[in-house]
Amino acid sequence: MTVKQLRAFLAVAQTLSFTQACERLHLSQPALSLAIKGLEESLGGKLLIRSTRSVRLTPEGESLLPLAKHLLAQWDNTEERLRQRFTLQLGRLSVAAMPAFACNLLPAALVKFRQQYPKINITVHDVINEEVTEMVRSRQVEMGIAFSPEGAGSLLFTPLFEDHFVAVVPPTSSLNQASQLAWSTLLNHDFITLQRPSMVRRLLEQELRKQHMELPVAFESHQLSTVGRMVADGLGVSAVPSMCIRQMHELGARCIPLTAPAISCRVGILTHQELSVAAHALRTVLLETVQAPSLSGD
Amino acid sequence: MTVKQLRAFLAVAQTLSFTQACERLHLSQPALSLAIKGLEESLGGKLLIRSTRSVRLTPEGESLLPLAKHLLAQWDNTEERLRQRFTLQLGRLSVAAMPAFACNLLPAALVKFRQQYPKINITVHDVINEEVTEMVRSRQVEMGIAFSPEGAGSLLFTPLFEDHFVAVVPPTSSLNQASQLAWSTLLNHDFITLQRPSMVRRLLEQELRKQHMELPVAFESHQLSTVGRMVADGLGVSAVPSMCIRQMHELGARCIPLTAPAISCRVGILTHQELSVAAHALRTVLLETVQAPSLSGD
DNA sequence: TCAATTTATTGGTAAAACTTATAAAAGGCA
DNA sequence: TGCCTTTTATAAGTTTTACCAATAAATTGA
Repeated sequence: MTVKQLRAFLAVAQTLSFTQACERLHLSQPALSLAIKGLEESLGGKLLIRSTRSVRLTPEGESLLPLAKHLLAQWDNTEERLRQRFTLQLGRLSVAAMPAFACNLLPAALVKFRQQYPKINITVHDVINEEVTEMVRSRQVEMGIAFSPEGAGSLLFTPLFEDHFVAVVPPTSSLNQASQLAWSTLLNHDFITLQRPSMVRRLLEQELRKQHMELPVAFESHQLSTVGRMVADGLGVSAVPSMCIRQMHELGARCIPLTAPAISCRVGILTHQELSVAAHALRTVLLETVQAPSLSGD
Repeated sequence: MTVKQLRAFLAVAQTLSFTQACERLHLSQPALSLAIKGLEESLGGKLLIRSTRSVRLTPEGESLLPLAKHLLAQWDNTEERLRQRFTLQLGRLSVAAMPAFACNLLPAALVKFRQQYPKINITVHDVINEEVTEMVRSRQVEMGIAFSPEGAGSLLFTPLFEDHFVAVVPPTSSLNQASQLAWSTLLNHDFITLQRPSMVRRLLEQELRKQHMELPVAFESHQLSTVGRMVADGLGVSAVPSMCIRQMHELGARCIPLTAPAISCRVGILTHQELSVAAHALRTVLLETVQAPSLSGD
């Protein structure tokens, strides 16, 4: 039994005429006769009683009719859904992103993606850096955005941009006047930082230890926005990746480039090797969005 | 997308190896490669990532896998069920029969049928003659057993046998001694008959009226068995089709051939022109069973 | 770098599916 | 009843497809 044969049967059963069914199937009449004959032979009995004047269904044909309808509907549906996935007319995509990226650069990229592919459903998991890697690895999400991992294993890391830390200072602070700051200056003030196991925190401590410096931690929080607000309110200073600058400004804090040393880290896309068409498209959009000059870390 | 292609995909997806899938499909490796390629082209994207060392599914392939499984399972199931219907390994059949036949000759035929085709489910509708015709006409049942209808319309009537009426008399009656009876003799006694609209009743009245005779009705009942028992208990006499002889005997009444006139009627099978394989088989069994000498009306 | 394994490609052949042309059958109508 | 029309079946020929054998290409592991 083939799909063609079943379609032929359905057309004849519904029109009760070979000639009409021919038109519907875009098939010559002999070809249709052969198709029905073949189907009947493959099933082992007559499905249609045909004379030169009338076509009717046998009881067996009658019982096949609803089954055939159902089967072909499902068949077409499956085919169509796959096609839509490939043409990005339909789909679902799960992404994990570290908070700094998720709430600063990701929204703009998603807007652009949504404009191009409005029918693709996206779930964003806003989780800490380590968990991003883990969610990609375990295939809970198809794509992650995180800092460059040391051992990526079988995962693929596509760099998006090189980010560097900037100082976050209260608008009332005297530091506010400088066009750039040295770490040694910044660390003279009470420091507000993210709690462990934040990657931003670990990166900072790791890099500063190399320079024999240490964070004078006064306050800790899990949320970047809390850190920003605390700085804005004069509780102390902080340092964040440059992609958070806009968020810090909005919270009322000021950001100033940090030097000596310039601590930077690569942010990029984590995926498995095989990518769905939708994920591939999002990756393209992310690359375009992030590499546009207006958004690259400044 | 064809069934072959989908089967090819399923085999490769499950074995994750073209070579192994080839064996399962009894197909050469190039043919399988072509099949997968064709499927991918028809759907518009890659389903499998294949290198010389490994085969894995793309996310789209992953999403097709369960759909393909389901679709092919349903496909095979439909195909198999139809085949079983044609080979009488499975099926359902509804039959209507008039009571006189249903409770006398039909059971033996069904026993024989069941022995040959134990998996065919049969529903018997034990209804009055008129309703048999109606149930066949409206396709509530596929086959009916009834008296020969006057205007069969588009229905097909296959004669089974010619039945004739026999007298039913109490075992205590003097009539009991005769080897045969004339209607005129029988009608001298209180008559017990089926209620209208029984066909047996109507046939009797119709035929007797032609001979200017009339039924001296003393008792009426809807059930043949009640009529038999009433006769057996000496309430009166009756006349029934010969196929009921055994039943009458079992109820304690005696049956004696009736002559002058010999009233007879044809009993046969009513169907539409198209017959299911199962109905055809039952018809064959009925013809064999009824025409066997031991059961033909005697 | 080589050997081994696995998929892709190529070329040729056999099968199948399709179309045109023709035949056969059955209802409608005179 | 017999012809005409309509409709399905069959036949013949052609194109297309599907398949296999042989070979190439690629990748991994030693």
